[in-house]
Amino acid sequence: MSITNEDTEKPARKPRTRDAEATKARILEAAKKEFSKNGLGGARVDVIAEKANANKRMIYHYFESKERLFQTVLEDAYIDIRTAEQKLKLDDLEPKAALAKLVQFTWEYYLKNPEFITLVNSENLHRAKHLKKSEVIKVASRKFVNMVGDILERGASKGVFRPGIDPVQLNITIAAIGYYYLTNRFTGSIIFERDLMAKEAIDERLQFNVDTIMRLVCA
Amino acid sequence: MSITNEDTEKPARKPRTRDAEATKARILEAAKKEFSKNGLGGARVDVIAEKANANKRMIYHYFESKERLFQTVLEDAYIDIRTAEQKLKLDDLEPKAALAKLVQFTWEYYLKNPEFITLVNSENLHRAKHLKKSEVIKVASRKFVNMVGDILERGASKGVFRPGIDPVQLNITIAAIGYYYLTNRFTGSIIFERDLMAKEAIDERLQFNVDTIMRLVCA
DNA sequence: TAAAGAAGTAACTAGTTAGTGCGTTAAGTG
DNA sequence: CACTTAACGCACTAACTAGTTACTTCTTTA
Repeated sequence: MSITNEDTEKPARKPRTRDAEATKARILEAAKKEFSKNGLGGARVDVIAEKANANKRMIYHYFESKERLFQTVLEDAYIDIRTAEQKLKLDDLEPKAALAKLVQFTWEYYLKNPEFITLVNSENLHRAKHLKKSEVIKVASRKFVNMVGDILERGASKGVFRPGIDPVQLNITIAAIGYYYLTNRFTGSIIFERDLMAKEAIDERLQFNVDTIMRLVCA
Repeated sequence: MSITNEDTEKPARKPRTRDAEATKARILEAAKKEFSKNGLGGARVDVIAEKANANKRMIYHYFESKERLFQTVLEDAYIDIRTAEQKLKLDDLEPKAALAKLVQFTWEYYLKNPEFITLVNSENLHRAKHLKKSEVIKVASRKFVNMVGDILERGASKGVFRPGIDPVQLNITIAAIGYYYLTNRFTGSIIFERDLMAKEAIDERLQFNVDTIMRLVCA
């Protein structure tokens, strides 16, 4: 009998090839889920460690504290959506088509990434104290607002959009009509006595939202 | 020397006239603040007791558990806004004026009662498990949706509104454009590099929202 | 005024929770 | 193959937290 365990017995033993990047990534993914499910205050570090199939000690080794881990998760989430928006290449489209595409993208991004919404909610509960520290996000956001501003200007000079629309107000509105529907889907389904997450309901809402934005901007 | 303490010494001693209703009310008020500030998970029962100037035991005496206390706070919040909406007497107004007034009311209610938004967010984080149990809220909400439905019908038959607008979609949109702006005011102020809570910004947003809804419904 | 019930309090418990100290083991380097 | 570095893991702690036990004090009413 050798000292090292035989293959068949003790299935819990894992030789675990060492990979810092992979472990970090697993922790971040698990943290995103746990934070979005329970908020910063409600999330449990032990649960994150378990979900990530990592030791809790590793979390503190790589991320220093629960709050710093949250900050990293949040930054990653913002960078992800801003990157995806840039990839839309809205500048290549006609103004109306560009805006419609943006509304649709925003809606579908929220649908596919429900953690994003909950993370942002949690961050606002804490008065954006973590986001304040992040410079990368400010730069990425500036680009995004300018992009929508350009679309509005192009549309206005072509005569298809009303002139003088504030890109910030428009951006907020585009986000709002999707975000609110989804973040409040649980209370909403009760208040309105309708399953807001049924396939048809979701499709209907997207159509309604595109329509809302078009009526808002068109001349 | 009498056994009971003299007036001037021992200032911490409070005879505290007994008043169950007043104590309950103080606990509810303190709980609303604490829950809205920190969420259900982040709120501390000891803090609520202290803020309410009550003993923690009283919380469990009157409200059974932290969760039941949260449920009561949430119910009260919903009943408050639904009651206020009914008092608007929108049926007495012209359709356009009625809708504009509703948009304005919703905005101002959220502004004056920031706890409402945070409580609803917290409840959605918990998948509306507390709201599900409340029958009063369902009844009050039904009334509200019907009210908006009536306004839309009156407007359509007068020819000022487009026909066929879904009152639920409209309700959600009216709430969304105010709610999102305010719940995300902290991250929003960073992302958009603008103080979203400045007096002018708030006035501007209300105008934008009234405009958005008018363009959406008008024929 | 005595008895009963309700309001109120302090101190405690049992279970969690973020964060650490310290030892172990794998992998890269000379 | 030694040796060093970094990944990894166990077991602990100090502080906290929802909920409770057992008690005192006030108020009402028969």
